Amino acid sequence: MELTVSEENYLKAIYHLSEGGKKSVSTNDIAAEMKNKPASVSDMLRKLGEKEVIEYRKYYGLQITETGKRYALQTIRKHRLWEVFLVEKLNFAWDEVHEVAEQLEHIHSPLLIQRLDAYLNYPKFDPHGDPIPDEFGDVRSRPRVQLNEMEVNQTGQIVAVEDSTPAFLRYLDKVGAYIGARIKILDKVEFDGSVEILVDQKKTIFMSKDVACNILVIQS
Amino acid sequence: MELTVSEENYLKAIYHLSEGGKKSVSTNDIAAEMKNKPASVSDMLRKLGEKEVIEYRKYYGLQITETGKRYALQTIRKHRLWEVFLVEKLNFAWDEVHEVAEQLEHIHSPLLIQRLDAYLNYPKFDPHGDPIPDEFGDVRSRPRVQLNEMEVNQTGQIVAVEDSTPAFLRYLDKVGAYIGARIKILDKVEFDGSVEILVDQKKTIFMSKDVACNILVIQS
DNA sequence: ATTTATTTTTAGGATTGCCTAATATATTTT
DNA sequence: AAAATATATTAGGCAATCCTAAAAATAAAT
Repeated sequence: MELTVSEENYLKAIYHLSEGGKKSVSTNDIAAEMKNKPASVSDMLRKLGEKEVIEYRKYYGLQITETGKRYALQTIRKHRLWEVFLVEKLNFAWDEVHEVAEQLEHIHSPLLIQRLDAYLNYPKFDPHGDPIPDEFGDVRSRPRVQLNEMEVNQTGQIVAVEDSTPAFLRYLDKVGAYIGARIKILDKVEFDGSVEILVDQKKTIFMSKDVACNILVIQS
Repeated sequence: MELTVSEENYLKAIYHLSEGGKKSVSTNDIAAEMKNKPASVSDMLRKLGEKEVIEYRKYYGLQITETGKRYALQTIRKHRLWEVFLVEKLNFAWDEVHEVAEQLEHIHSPLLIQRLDAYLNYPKFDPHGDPIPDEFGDVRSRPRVQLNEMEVNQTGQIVAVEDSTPAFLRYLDKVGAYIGARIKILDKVEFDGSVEILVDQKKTIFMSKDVACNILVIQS
């Protein structure tokens, strides 16, 4: 079955919202994500339901099906492979690639993606550190490491914290070490294990080992 | 002004038909080229006329404008650059690239094309030997050479003949050396200047120097 | 529990791009 | 030049995808 560009985009949005940890995905959420109106979303949900890539009961909610996940992951795979191409081969900056990859991800050609994958040497992560699903839709997440285990000059993205007490989160917020931040280890003090890190290529912050070992990072 | 994918395709078809040496381009010609119905073409011609990429007088005919040419050449440029990419970087065979390039040519991103061009080392010809317009739409055609001037292992495409007497054309037809054929020089006899060539990667033919010097080839 | 507010869906409309069938124009034949 | 043929255009319809406005369902508040 062939999905239209629009259907692919909706399905991708639904997949991301589903994985985003939220219990259920609302029509309004999707509308916000897709930057169009809830009425249009209702239309599309009915269609996606008919195509059985989601299970949809109106006024109640929806769930992405296994088939739907496969389609979504296929699109995500293409998006991320193209991002790698743009950054590694065409020297795009990692924040310039999204819009173009949004277009490239809809090119239909299994052979193209297979060859592109090989050409890029089967990358497992895109320039943002997000994992690239394989051709069967399997995602092997990179193991998350504690920030204090990283070495000087290594880079990564903060993905979670091990201590989620309000006090700790407030502290992180204050220093600017939010979930999703891209970081680089600038210096590490052997004596007490404290580290100096660069956040989003702008802000430098210091933190003790006690703090660092509660921050989980995916390296890139 | 942004053209839709469909408009870009029509304009490309119109450009090709215009350049194809025909005095005027008919609605039916376009319909045949685009594989849809004349009625749809009329619709589109009106729209392209309003956008001033063609000059259109109904029941009379049409002419592509300078603006229209620029758009068409831009699309052709993208198509051919992607073909080079597919063949040179992703190891596509030269006859597998068309369908994918048809899709890729509609990606909108000046930066992407600029970078791709640089990455491919500013190629001047696509894998079929067709010239790639530069970013201003200028096409520099490769000089045509007589077949007998080519060396062993060089490849090219037959584009014209210098002797167009019926006898000569009948002969070419018989041996299978038609206009558009892709050829490769397999062997060259120094003594009499006769050559052995491979046509379309299938058929081997021999020809005397007298014949070869009347065949014009664009090298690739 | 009834009212109020929010969320979601339906109804109906616009645009793009295609179609078929009918009509209009141009060309060719006699 | 009139009739026959070929070509081109319009009229009206259909599907996709968006929209606004109105209606329906659900959730929240008193």
